[in-house]
Amino acid sequence: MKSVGVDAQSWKVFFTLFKLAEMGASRRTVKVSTEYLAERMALSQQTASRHLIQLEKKDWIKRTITPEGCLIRITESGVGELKKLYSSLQAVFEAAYPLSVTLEGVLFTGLGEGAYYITRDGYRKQFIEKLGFDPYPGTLNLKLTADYDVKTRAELESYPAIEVQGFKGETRTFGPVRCYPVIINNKVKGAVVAAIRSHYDSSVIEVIAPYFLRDKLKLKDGHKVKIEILTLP
Amino acid sequence: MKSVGVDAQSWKVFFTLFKLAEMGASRRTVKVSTEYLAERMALSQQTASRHLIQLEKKDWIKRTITPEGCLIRITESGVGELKKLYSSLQAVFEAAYPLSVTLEGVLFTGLGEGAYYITRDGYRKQFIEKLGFDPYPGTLNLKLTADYDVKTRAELESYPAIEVQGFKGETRTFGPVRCYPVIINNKVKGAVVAAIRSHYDSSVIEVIAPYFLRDKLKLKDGHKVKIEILTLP
DNA sequence: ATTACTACTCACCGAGTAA
DNA sequence: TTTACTCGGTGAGTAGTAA
Repeated sequence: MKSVGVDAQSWKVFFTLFKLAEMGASRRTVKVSTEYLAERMALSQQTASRHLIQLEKKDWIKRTITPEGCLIRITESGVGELKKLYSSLQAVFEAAYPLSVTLEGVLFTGLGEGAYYITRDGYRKQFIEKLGFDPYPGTLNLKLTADYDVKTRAELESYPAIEVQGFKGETRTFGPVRCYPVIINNKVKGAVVAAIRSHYDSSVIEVIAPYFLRDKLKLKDGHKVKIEILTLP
Repeated sequence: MKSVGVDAQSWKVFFTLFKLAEMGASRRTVKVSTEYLAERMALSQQTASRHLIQLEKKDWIKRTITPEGCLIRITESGVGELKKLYSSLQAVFEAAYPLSVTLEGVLFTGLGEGAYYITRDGYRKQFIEKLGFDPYPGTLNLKLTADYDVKTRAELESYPAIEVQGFKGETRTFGPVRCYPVIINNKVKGAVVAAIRSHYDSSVIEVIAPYFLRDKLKLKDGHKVKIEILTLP
């Protein structure tokens, strides 16, 4: 998920940076006394002063002290920080779909059918091309138990997905598959694969990844697995 | 100046609200454990929990606690708060002009010409109509001393202004005037009036207001006066 | 008038832990 | 597992004041 690069400690001075931007300091040099800034932000003059010092240390503003106040201009990197916040908000308000949704399911052992399907060359080539990885020959089956997770799984159908096309094999045809890039347990990148006509019901999801996830993440049947599904830009 | 309704004290929990929005909580109910939120924000689980409690108290989120975590949905007022921040940033990045600029000048007594001009009916009617107030028959003359202020005054020429049209009097013609709504000393609304061909040089500005400002703000010659010029939407 | 240092206070954060 | 309490330490904000 795209994220603002401000850490927990910087929130306060970041807010000051934002206030300076409101005063136009991102496009021009503005004259602001610490007293005036303090009044604007409902802070003490001393705190305003300290914030300016910290902003300068972070190289988010350029400051020139004059007898009548400070001449302040937000630097490029300062503007960059504000832009990060802006584009995150833009995504929140303007995007057609959420940037990501999270699901949780319980690991179980399937019938091994998943491995058969994803190793078909007609699929595999498309996985490599469209997902950017060669999947380990096997799927991680997750059972969705909570209402919330099943409902979220259902919503997924209406989000855009990476479409893997069906193809004709020697003896039968293989249907199209929808894929969603995911992050498994906040660590490993992979994808949820959902056959348009799944052999499981909608309370099950199948996850693929370039690794044998049971080893990589030390997973066993019955473990809870959290996946973050990244919807597409 | 347009401003975000979040003060410095609420900024921290507000930032948590923003993070929840990034997770999609502004458009749908999301399941988030305090542990997970804490990890996402580089905070402790306890702090995340407290922030959620505070957000709920402010009625910015609706929260349902379940054994597997919290079901969280940002309320309308919560979304409203985020939107305020969003539109402020939009103004910062997308607007052609700064929302406001501030100037500082030293009060001096002029020749009284200002009063003569602004009391001409041809001007006065337009002030009432376009500025929304009937100006006190006199102007406040401010001398701009610092380089910064003179430079800012010059930039003003290129910003959009309220145009007061010239007219023909009985014996002479009166030229067009550009007006900028201002806030004087952070308290009183008024306007800067600038004749297209001013009788003063560009290091002087003339301010009008519905009141006798020298009384209203207890001003005397030599006092510094701060004005915030609001550029137009 | 400014900015910003030194104390001091207090609120916030996080560890431990209960439910 | 969860959430969220108490409590103690720390860092952020303010007052006083120097430069």
